[in-house]
Amino acid sequence: MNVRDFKNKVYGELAVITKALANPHRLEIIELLAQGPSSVEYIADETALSIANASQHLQTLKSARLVATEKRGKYRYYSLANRHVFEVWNSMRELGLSRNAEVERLIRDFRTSRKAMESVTSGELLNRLEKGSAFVIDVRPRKEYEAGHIASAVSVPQDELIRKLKSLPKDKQIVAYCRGPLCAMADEAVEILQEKGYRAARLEIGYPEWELKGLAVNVT
Amino acid sequence: MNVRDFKNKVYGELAVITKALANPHRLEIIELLAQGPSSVEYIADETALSIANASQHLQTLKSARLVATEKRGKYRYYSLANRHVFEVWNSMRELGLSRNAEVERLIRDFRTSRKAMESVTSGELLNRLEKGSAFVIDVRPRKEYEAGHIASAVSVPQDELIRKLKSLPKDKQIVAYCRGPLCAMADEAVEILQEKGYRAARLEIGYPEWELKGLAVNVT
DNA sequence: TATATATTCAATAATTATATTGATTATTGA
DNA sequence: TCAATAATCAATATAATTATTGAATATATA
Repeated sequence: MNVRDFKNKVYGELAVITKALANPHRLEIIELLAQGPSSVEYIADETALSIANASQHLQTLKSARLVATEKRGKYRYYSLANRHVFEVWNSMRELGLSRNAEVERLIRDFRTSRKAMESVTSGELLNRLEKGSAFVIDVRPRKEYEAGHIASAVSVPQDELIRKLKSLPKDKQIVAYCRGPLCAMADEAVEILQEKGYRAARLEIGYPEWELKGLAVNVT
Repeated sequence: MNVRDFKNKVYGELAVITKALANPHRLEIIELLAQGPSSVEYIADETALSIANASQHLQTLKSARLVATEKRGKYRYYSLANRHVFEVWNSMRELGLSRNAEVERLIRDFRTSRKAMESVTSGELLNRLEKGSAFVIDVRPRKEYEAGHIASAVSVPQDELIRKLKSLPKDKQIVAYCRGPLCAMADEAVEILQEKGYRAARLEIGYPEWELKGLAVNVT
């Protein structure tokens, strides 16, 4: 084999991966799967895709070996093939934020319209947890919390927040986190909490980024 | 704006980037540009594309803001927009090697057919340079060496290797490097050197990875 | 100013990707 | 066994991507 054929084959194989990533729905699916294994139905619901279309996208990801599947009963659970997949998504998102003012603007507008300004870094959160001055809540859907969450975090899904307000301490800062830097669930929770007189802030990152840093988690 | 519209816009913007990456030629161009700024003609030559086609791919990359251009005289020089672009390529390549046995096999076959087995890590090279037991050669085309190279490396482009043999020490290990882990130029140089009785090995990584690690370089 | 060179542009045909629809398969539980 | 559910498959129309060709636009140099 000559050098050109070799290069064509190598870059061709790598492009199989980038082609699998080259779709907004599939990016959203990857971020969702970073929260933990999910059924097709759950993925379709969360991403607002039809079942058939979600299935088709999942198979595109599968044939590029970016996701793995496991069948349990009637359900087929999809998950990220390995840590590298999330790392690519992570650096991709960083690149997007660095090069695309539009994305930054979208996020800023969406967030500031919700008044939730303060965001806490993972280092700051660890300090405050040590001092006992912070209380961490996970505002993702319960299924995602159950698949894995920050150690010491309590599950308070968005739609249960109002009902669970009384269980939250007023003498500590409530730190809410969700799926990642692009996810708005934590911002929405912080907005509600602040309105109700709680001290609240969002965690800058989400569960998968926390886990990637090797920080303390509970998984099932 | 509701949450779904927000998500559609954010993932849509990020997919602009992944779509720009979703082509084997554009991946090859990115790896080439990681060596330093290049003219369209140089890129077309190195990637075996027609000028018009290379130009078209470069504009795809440009409209996704992955590359920047600068015009000097008759030539337009393209370069990577920032460090994040190379980082994405880097983690993409890692993912490819982890998930795609085909890529690994291709590289292994291509290399072992050239008998060049030993590869040296950057840490090992630094040690040997300190002890004075290694001599580093950069086997990329001279233009790429001139744009930036490992500190203390000497330029010995592939096609000049035979002619320059006499200038290489026999009492040190010759460590050859090129564009990166996928690049075969260093393997070919090592093969020739070993045949001629030199102790030689390739550096595991290439110039851009060395530079990303923050190790010593000379740039113009 | 004329000419050669570097690059881009515009048009096109061939290929590939996507969402939708309805049918099919596999599994559970009544 | 039969109905309900979860997921995939197959077919299709629409849209997007790609390589090629030849023309057009700059820029440098004679």
